[in-house]
Amino acid sequence: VPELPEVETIRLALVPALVGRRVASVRLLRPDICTPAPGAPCSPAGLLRGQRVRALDRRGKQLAIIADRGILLVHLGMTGSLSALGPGQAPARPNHLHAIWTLDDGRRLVFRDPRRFGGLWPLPGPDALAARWATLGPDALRISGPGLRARCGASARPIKAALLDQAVTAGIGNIYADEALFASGIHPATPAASLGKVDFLRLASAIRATLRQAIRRGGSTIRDYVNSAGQPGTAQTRHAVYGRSGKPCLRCQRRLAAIRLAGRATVFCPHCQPRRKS
DNA sequence: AACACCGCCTGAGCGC
DNA sequence: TGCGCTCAGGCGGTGT
Repeated sequence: VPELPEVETIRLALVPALVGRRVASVRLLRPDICTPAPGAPCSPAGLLRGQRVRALDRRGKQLAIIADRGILLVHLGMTGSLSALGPGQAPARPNHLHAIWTLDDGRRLVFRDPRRFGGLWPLPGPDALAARWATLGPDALRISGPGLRARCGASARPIKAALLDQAVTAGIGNIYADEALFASGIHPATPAASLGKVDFLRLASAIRATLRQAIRRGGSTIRDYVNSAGQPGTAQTRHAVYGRSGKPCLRCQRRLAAIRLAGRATVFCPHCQPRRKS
């Protein structure tokens, strides 16, 4: 469930704990969650041991821990979390811990992921990171109407499928796709190519506003997402459609409908997001 | 080439 | 109370 707002919330919280610190030691408890790259294997060195953290960067849902001589790319997948623990502080949940970094100030960074859809990708440096991120579309926090249109405006796919495609724009998952489509009054099954310039402007602006607002609320806690300090977010209390199938639309009070689209549960308001011709 | 679909994986929630 | 089933979905791989 961590989408862009949850990953950005984690990034913002980890910056003060990690940047400037040196990684004293690393334990990789489940080697299979780590995917080695040439020049940066899943060795302690590849996992940043002995290196000083310089910055935390993000593109879409991917988080990059940038150190002196290497970069560690982190995907949280469905259930991943990354938490900073004080010296001697025990993790809130001790199971499914896959990697633990001990920093030079005694604090620890813990990667936990019950379902293991997430993982770690050690990279040798900025060029390798740029190459990976070149496969992603623009970050959804900064997507523009023309930018979105350029990347999917000729496609026959349902607009929701396009929004979930990280090569179109990076960072949107099932929750915020439904929320942004509701906010812009667009039926999720609308073929992307049948949307006009103005629709794309409205949609891109709804995406940015929806994501920004969720970041302000610390992200959405749906199942077990917590930020890096172990705190849940509150954005889920503001969802207009996600998880509200059959409940009244917050705008028109009619029943919200549920369909399956691109293999995902999809909730929308048939009245506020009418299907259009052509 | 573009797009649909499967399978990975665990825990929550449900019906009986 | 407990069991077994379904569902949740990001993403890489495979099929059409």
